[in-house]
Amino acid sequence: MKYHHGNLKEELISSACKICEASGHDHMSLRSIAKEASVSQTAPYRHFKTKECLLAEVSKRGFEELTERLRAATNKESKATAKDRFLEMGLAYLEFGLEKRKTYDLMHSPVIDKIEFPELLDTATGAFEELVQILKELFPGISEDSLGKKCIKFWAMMHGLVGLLDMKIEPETDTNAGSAMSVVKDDFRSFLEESLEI
Amino acid sequence: MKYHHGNLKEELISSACKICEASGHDHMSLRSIAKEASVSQTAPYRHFKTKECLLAEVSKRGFEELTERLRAATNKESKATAKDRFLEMGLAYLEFGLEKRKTYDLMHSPVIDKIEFPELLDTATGAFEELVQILKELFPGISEDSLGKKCIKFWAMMHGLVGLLDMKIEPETDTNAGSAMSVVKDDFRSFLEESLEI
DNA sequence: TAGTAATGTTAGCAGCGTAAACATAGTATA
DNA sequence: TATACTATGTTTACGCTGCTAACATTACTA
Repeated sequence: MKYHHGNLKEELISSACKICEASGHDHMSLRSIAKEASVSQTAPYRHFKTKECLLAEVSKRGFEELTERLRAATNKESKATAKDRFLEMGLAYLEFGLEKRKTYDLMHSPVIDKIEFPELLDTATGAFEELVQILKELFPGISEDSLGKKCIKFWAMMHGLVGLLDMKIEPETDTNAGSAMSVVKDDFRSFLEESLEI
Repeated sequence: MKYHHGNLKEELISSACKICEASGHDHMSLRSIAKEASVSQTAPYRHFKTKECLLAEVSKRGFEELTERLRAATNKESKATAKDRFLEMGLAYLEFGLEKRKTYDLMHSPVIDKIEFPELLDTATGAFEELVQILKELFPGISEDSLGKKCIKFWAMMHGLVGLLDMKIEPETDTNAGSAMSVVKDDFRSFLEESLEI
């Protein structure tokens, strides 16, 4: 057992990622992360000024993975149409949100003030940029203003959907909105497609 | 100073609401709430089984206020058109989310598992029902299925917008998406209107 | 009026984030 | 190569947290 670990910072981050996705960010303690990495409770302080800094790193990894997934979905090499690739992107976003739900929560949690972590903000913006690009393709010649609005509209919708679909609110009304939710879940592609046109 | 308070439960909830909106739900301790109500640290346990139960109550109050605001905005007594009342509702939602931001966060935070608090889920669903009703008016004769999808779409968009507008992510891209965000903020009404048609 | 339930307080537990002091190992310089 | 310095680990300790148990006081009810 070496005194100096060698790559503790990275290991702490990946331990944190693991614990976050397993238990959620509010059940994750610095101590448990240190334990997971087989290191003393205060060792993380040699690499992260505060717990929030470590969480910010976990969040950043999340945005990086999200960006990658979105990029892969809209890959230009693919011979699919721009519209199809847009739909794939929506699907990829939704899948990420539902699959890595706890990490997704951390990424959007107010416990990490993005203003204090400009690098994190950049990474998050990078994911958004994927949407901008595909919509630009989808609506060639669109004005910057309209493009911006469209981007925000779809981003908001996808973000909102992740929250709703995971039953943070699962409305069951007399109008069957609840079961409509399942329809969306099962057939998100056609749902998104409609949104493009309606 | 009476030993028995008389209305401690209510006072604890309103103290909690106050502290929540002032500091955010992850900076709010049972002890500080008890102090605010001038009562011993463990007194809350006579009225709430756990801290989460108290937070659920705060969340519920939030959904009640939201529902009220939405109902007021879409008030049928008003002589405005259904479309105008729909737009007013969107505005009211956004205003609530930005005005009571910290409470809004609690309401959507995963720290409160809505499955464990069916009453809270009902209250949340009540707010959603306001949207269902106005969209029903706006699209008379619409199929239940389409109605459900429309509801989810707009609810998701509004929920997503609150998150985005409050700079949890404030994208600044080369396409001016960032400044488009301000446009939306300043002119949400026309933004929503466009969403109805496009 | 006596007994019991409801509602308050006090004391104390383990877990938390964090700071300070100390120990060890790797690195640069003489 | 010897010595200083820096980086990175550990130990200890502090105040705060949610929560439980034991006890005190008041209100209700038979």
